Amino acid sequence: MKPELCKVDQALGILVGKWKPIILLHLFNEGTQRFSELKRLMPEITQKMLTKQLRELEDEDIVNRVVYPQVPPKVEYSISAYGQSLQPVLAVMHEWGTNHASHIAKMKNDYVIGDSLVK
Amino acid sequence: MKPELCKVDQALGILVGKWKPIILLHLFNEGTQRFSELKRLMPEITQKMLTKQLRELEDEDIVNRVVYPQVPPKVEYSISAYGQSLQPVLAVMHEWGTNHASHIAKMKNDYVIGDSLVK
DNA sequence: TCCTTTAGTATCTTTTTGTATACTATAGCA
DNA sequence: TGCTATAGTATACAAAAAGATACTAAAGGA
Repeated sequence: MKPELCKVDQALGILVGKWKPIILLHLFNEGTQRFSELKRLMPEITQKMLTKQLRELEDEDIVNRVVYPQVPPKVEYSISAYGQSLQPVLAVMHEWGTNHASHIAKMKNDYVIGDSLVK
Repeated sequence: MKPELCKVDQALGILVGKWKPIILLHLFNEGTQRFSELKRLMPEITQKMLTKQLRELEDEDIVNRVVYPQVPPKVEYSISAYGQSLQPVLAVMHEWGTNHASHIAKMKNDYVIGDSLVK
């Protein structure tokens, strides 16, 4: 396959950002959530960021956004039918990531024990 | 699985950056390459970026770096044995990315045809 | 009447990424 | 002697991503 045809970054574009994987994970785990519920699940995120990430995911047809015309407003987010296709991708990445974390830990450990003390 | 245990970003950390996927792809495709060969394969990248990305991949044990003690210098890069484990991850992402590109194209197209002219 | 709630916007500042450009050492060659 | 080639480093700068903070509308309740 030719490097110029690489579409890895298409997937990457959906997933990168400090918050997108965790937003997706919450929606996959807990199903439909309203804005304030997501915010409560992620106390560290600012509203601006949450709004922005959700809009981007909506633009890519990964999440659905449903607005109820009432006051105070109510807006619900969920993984779209198409968005479900991301699940195996996230699963593979999560699995590799989990393994990688222990690989790196092991490497560093071996190094320290083997050389006893190198910086 | 609990969101706080999500390790997707571990994988993401290896892959993000404007250049990493393409560097990896070149190394997967063409095997061992020296610095200047990689540079020639990616004329747009600056030396600083190429050096930086390669160092980061080396730190994560994804690529091997072999220095030949000669002048002018010769340094060869290749995917490490452990780095091979990334291949299925990249494959899944590439596959999803390819499909996603056409999904989005189709969506936009439908929209324009369906509504004839919006915005 | 004022306070609370919700799902945002609007600005501004900081941090992180990436780019541009110039510079280095040294062997071998003309 | 001066030029080329290689794999970088150093410095300055620009652009993108993220964070902090303040603000909004309008219904319902005290």
